[in-house]
Amino acid sequence: MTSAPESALRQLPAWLTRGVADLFPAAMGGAIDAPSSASQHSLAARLAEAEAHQRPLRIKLGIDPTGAEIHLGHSLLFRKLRAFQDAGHTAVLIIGDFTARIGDPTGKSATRVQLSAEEVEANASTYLTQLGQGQDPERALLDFRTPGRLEVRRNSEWLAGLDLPRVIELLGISTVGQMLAKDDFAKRYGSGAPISLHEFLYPLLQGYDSVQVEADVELGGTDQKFNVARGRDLQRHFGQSPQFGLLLPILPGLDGVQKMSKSLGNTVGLGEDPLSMYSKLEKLSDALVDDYLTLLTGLDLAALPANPRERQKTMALEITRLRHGEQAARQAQADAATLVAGAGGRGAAEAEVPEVSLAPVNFPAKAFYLLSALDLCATSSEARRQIQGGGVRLDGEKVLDANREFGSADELNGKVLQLGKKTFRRLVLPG
RNA sequence: GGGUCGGUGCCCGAGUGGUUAAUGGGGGCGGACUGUAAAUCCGCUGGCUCUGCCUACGUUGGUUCAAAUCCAACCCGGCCCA
Repeated sequence: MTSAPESALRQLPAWLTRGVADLFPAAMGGAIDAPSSASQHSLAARLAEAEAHQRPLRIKLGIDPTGAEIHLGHSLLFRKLRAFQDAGHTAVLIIGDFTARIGDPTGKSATRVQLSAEEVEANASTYLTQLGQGQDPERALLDFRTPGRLEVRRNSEWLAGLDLPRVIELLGISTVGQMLAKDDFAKRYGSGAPISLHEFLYPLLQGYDSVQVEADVELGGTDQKFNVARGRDLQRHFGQSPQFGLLLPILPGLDGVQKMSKSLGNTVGLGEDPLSMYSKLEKLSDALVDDYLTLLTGLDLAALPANPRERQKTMALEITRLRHGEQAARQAQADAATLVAGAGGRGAAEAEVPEVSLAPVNFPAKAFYLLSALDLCATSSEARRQIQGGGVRLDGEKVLDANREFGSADELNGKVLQLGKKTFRRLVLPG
């Protein structure tokens, strides 16, 4: 006798189950002889039915454009969505341009600030760019090209015009008790932190998205279980066959403790250059390496070297490769090795270090001013501290005098400025 | 709406008229060490092309030689009551 979830997973293809944290509702194992009801309860059955009727499933993934860019923590969801696309299903990407302005209370200990429509729109367009429009289709996170494989919808399309009777209908589907059972709300309520009423609306609106796009499956992080379940409630209320929830783990950030999130500064952004992407990943905590491999690559873990350092490098290389291509990833790995090996960054002279123009610097320039003018340090005070703490090098030589003066750009042209262990910039003349 | 308690630097949290950029912890950054990291130890942690000058303790105004500390109004939040 195996448990229901296990038998459910067994009938599903490996591309679908890899890295999945939760699938609900769990299948009813024995119901296969009654397909129409089985497809209500078993994703395997619904997949089979879809194949039999040549009707692709509609896989919903909602993303709120609240941040400036997509990072690896988002990309595992897109990888799964892409896997569905590649299996012939339809990805329904919902840009939460309306919900972004409410702010998902999930995981928040405080009410989120509301964004303006302009900010949201700018973020959304960055997201779409990063997901692969206009990029090498081989490396794009989503398939934008094959007809029928992608729908991009904005939820303002149906949410902006909701009338009050409909809003009240939605509110009637859930109870205060249900809402307060949700972890984030429970914590906040328990600790006396404020909860705004509009936050209760968020899970309902997300669920209403599922109704609007008639989702068969909703992808999300494990923290989305409540919201995805609300989608099921709403779909049932509106006479639809409820979606399945396919939940993936929350990717821990580089700090190894908290979830990957821009505001915690523990992210690897998809927009990052190969060297910085590789060098961040290369030093990921050993305990997380296998999670990253499972969630962010397609590699077979059993076939990888057991040595933890080798695994780290393999993981960093593969993730960088998926984003930037084979050659750039190899180069990044080589450069990272050179920079570290070259005692205090002396190797930087040969490595491919990102260049930065000296254009923003007014000469004569003191060392601390140089760092802040080039945006390596946020403030000139911080730049002074970094220098005084011994964290700044120029072509491998420690710079210890914050007031050291450089007369002209020519004096610095071609040299490598290093901040800490991992930030390198080759200085070049403007133009 | 009424009562009450409270709003301090990235976060938590001391401080209740005067050597103050404001104790402490967390986090972050830098350094040493190591297989990168973690752990550990050390340093830094408001801003400014900085031997000095600015701006800071919810907001605004007031008292005072002097305010994060006293007063007033306002804004925001918790709790209790309605």
